[in-house]
Amino acid sequence: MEYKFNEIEKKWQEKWKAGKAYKVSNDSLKPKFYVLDMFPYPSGAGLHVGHPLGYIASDIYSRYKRLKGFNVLHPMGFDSFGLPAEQYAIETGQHPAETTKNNIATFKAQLDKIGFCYDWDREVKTSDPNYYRWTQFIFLQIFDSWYNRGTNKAERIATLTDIFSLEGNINHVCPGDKTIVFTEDEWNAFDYKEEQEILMAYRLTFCAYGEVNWCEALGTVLANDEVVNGVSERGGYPVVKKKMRQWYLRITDYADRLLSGLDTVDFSDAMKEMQKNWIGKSQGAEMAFKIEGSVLDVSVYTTRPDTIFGVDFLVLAPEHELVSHITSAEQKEEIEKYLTYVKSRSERERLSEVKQITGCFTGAYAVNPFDGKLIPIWIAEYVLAGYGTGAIMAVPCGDQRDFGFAKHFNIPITNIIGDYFNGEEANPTKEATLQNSGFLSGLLMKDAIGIASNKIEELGFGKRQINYRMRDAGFSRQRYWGEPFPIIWSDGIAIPLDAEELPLELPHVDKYGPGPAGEGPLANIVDWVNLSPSPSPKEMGAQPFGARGAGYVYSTSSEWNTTIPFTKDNRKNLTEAEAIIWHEVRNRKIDGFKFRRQHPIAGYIPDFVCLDKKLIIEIDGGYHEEEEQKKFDAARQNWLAENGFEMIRFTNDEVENNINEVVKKIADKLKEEKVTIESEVKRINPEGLHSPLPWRGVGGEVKRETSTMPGYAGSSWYFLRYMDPHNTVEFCDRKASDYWGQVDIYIGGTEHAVGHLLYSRMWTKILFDLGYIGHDEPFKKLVNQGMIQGSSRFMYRITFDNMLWSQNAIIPSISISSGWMTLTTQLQDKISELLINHDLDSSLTFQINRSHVNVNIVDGVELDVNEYRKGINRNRPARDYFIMEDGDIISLDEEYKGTSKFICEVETEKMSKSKYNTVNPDVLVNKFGADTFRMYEMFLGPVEQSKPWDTKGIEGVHRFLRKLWRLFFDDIKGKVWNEEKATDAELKILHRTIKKIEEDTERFSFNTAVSTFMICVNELADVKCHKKEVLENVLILLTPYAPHIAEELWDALGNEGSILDAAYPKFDGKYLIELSKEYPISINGKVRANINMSLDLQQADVEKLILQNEIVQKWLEGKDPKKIIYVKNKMVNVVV
RNA sequence: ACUGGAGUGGUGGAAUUGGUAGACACGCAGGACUUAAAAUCCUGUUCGCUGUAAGGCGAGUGAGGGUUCAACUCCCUUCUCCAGUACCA
Repeated sequence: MEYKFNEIEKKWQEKWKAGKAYKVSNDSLKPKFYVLDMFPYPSGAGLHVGHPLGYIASDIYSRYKRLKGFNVLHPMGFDSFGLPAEQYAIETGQHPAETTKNNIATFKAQLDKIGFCYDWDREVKTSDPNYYRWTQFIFLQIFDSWYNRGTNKAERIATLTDIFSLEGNINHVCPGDKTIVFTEDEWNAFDYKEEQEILMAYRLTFCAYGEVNWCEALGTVLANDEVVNGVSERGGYPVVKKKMRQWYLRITDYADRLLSGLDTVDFSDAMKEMQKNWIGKSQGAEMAFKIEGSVLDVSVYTTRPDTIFGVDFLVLAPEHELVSHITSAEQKEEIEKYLTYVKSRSERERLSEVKQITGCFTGAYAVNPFDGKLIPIWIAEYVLAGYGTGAIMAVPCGDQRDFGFAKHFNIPITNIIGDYFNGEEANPTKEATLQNSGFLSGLLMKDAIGIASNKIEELGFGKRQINYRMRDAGFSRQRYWGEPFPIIWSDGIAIPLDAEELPLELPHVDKYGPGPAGEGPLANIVDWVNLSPSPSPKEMGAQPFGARGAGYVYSTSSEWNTTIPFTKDNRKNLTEAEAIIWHEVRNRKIDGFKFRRQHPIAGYIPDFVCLDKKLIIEIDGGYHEEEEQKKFDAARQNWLAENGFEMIRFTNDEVENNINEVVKKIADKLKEEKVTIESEVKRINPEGLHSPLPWRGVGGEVKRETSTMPGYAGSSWYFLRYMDPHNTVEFCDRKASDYWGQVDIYIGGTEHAVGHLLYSRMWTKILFDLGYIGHDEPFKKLVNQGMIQGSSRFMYRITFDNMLWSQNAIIPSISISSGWMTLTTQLQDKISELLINHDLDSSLTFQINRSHVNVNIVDGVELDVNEYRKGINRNRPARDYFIMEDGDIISLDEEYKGTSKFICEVETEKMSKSKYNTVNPDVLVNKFGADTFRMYEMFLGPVEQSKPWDTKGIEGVHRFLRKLWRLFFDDIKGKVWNEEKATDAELKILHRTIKKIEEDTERFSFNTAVSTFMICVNELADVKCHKKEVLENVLILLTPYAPHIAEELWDALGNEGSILDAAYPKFDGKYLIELSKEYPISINGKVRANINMSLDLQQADVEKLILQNEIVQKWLEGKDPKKIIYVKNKMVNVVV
């Protein structure tokens, strides 16, 4: 019986599928385990061998955990929004949804062939409206949140407005604009628009102006990847920086928690380090320098206030807003020129090309607040607007970049550190004693930092400041293929859609090109963007209600219209009765219960409400007497009752004349235990509200937001959706997220080390703060897989003819890269014949170029010439020849049957279609089987390590599986396995394997696990062990790695049930006990002999034994050893 | 430039905690079986010097230095390559 892997794998894949072997339940008595892969972007190129590396590792671990008795969640999905699909659409007109669908189908088919244990019922696709509906929903929740520094968590905007109406923003500095300061009275006097603008500066997702790469010629914003050397990748048009309105995620508010959270997770130190540096927390001081002859001052941030007396100049970022105000008339032209230059430079260029020092003097001077010294103000590209205050104080003796700048522009350098500064380069030490430093002179720098900071604060020049290198995350893209924002704009105010209106689906467009003024493609769909101008509430036929006629409410939210922001007006204009009640219930006066005034609840706006108790207080005015109004009130009351709210009413008369009775009634009501469906409502929203985002608007022109969300939006929470993928009322049921909790193992590439990981950690923290989930770190443990690089193959060709050269048939005359070569002498005669039509100079030097060859037609380094011939276009005029390694010349016109070789050059590069170095896993699976492929990918090396792909070694793994097969079945004899009793020697092999495989699997050392399997099978074959007792345990160990062959042989051994659920073998140490060991004996650290000694020997016995040994005697040369070091179970070292 | 990672035979890699450097494979060389091929099996394979041989001696983990009885492993200096650097995902 032969090992027919194709049949076996097909058979079991079908059986497992039919039997739903990988179905995962949210309801199990087993302990849970969540293994997650970073889901792929389904590119058009399909899967290459680099993709499955991490997937195989996670699949092995999942299957292993399942055998160990866990309920394992191991899902897969697709990050299917993104730029490539859109670019493809621009080129071909094919709808991204269409190409994405096809690509996903290809990916899934490829993944299935490798035999992964995904529960496909849980598949998620970020571009699926049923998925992005919830991405939009979460966006809305973040939009409705602000970061409370007091409680250190995200809270609803409603809590912020409550605070503002009570105390203004005195205790809550505006994160978006520190200059915004107002009292409660001022707040209450703001109109709706002013109020919304302030709230925007507090929201966790907010709109602001930011710089983008703008390409005028293409009329569009470009990704950094699409910009190469300051011009667009497509077309080569100039690209400049341009300010545009953008959405941002206020991730800086979470900087501290993102830092401290790292202590609670199991990421590699490298990963934590990278995140820490990305966040870049630094402590320093911000201080103001007055500008000479001006009322303006410039604020700088420094981590080294101790060097204040060494400041020789200030440098502003070229984008700094002061630049235009302070530039002197003489310098204006110069500065303008410099600004134009900087505009064309990318941030990376600005930072990395430090050797090239650029800058420009503004003509203005600042005053050092301590000694009154005049300091020239420069601008330079190495200072970035986004960090700190966008201005630095330059201390050339302590900072190398400042030093270079000073030298380059001949700015005199003040030395404040004496001998520590040699005049040749800056010295950033903190150990020097300060000189020339006023009140700081004589102090050690590290001590002076605090003292200087104190002084700065004391004298009012500035204050201590913590800064982060991390910036708020840009959250909008001027693109089509992403989640549309559930936002409409009305008179400059962003109004969120209602949760029930989600998903806001992507409309179809005819063209994927940019919209007007650099907006995204969605801006081209006029009908979609423009919503009907908002009529007045009365025109809309809204039903008025409330004590005064001023209020209108618009029924629900399925149409694109808005209502007047009347809650605000009502809050400002209290009736007398309302004022009396508010006086009694505000500030938690009644038994500590919090009441809100005019707090909208899903379109209804009660006079007062206590959300904790769901108690509404209404004051009836004369308006309610009307018939129409009565009907409306009834409807309102029904809705509220259904949602667990209770309402008590008082008349104006009661309130004004008998307030004590009224208060008592309210207090009594609050004491009652209510039977409500509260728990369920709470789950949707911890505040007990159905929707905290009521419909509001201010009339005027109403338009949709036309940008879309970035790629990371959908991927910031997908791990939660897998837990409850079909839920239509919530993004994830709280029971499900409580059950699965954190991802136990997250596997993916380091390329996501900062971006994706920080964003998803932030989203998790927000959702935790808002009460949607019970954990605030998404990933318990992170494993980073290395990147599989492509191993490219090259050949050389003469530019004027299709003459292809084997690697060593050429000798580079100058150098290959410069594109010239010279013929070897033995080739000259032959070649000159072929080149007879070309004018050659006597040196026989040719221009050549190097081109990629498809790795799939190269065996190692040897090109399959006949395969290559098939791909050549036969109709072109050039003649085709191969110059082989040994100098033979072969025409490509006919099939080659000779033995000369054509050798390609090898170089490791990124794996990519354009480099012809991709290898399709399908080909390998077809040729060797999925089990071989899986084990080979693991055998290549440690998962964490990057390594070039080389297909050659796969046969060794395949041989191993066949060898394993032969332990059970012989090609000729058939069945060879038996049920005999295993010997101790055989059990020793088995248990040693169990121990090693378990350890290796636990620590993700899959490459050594594969070699352990090889050793095991080699040894079993050596002792001719064909015993079921031993073999079936080996099969279970092998199941995670090679599930198909394991299941087939398990079945052949006559076992009941699937091996997927077999019990993992228990390791028993008693088979491995050894009594003695071959000790290596080294003399002065070099191994010279081996002596077999009992393991329980003591130092003295060992010394005696050793000294008797003749080799040791020989090396001692009669002398006594200085020292004998005996490490039990390891080695012995004799020091002579 | 900054941040992080890596560098060990002809190749991928092993050496888990400072304790026999090169496990396990690929490749290569030689051999067995075969009419032949495939498949399979056996032997050898870090490099240099030396020896008919068994063996012996020396060097050796990017380079240079250090700590230690002992260093691929720890420390310092340095070189090269890979990844990320905020609109690729």
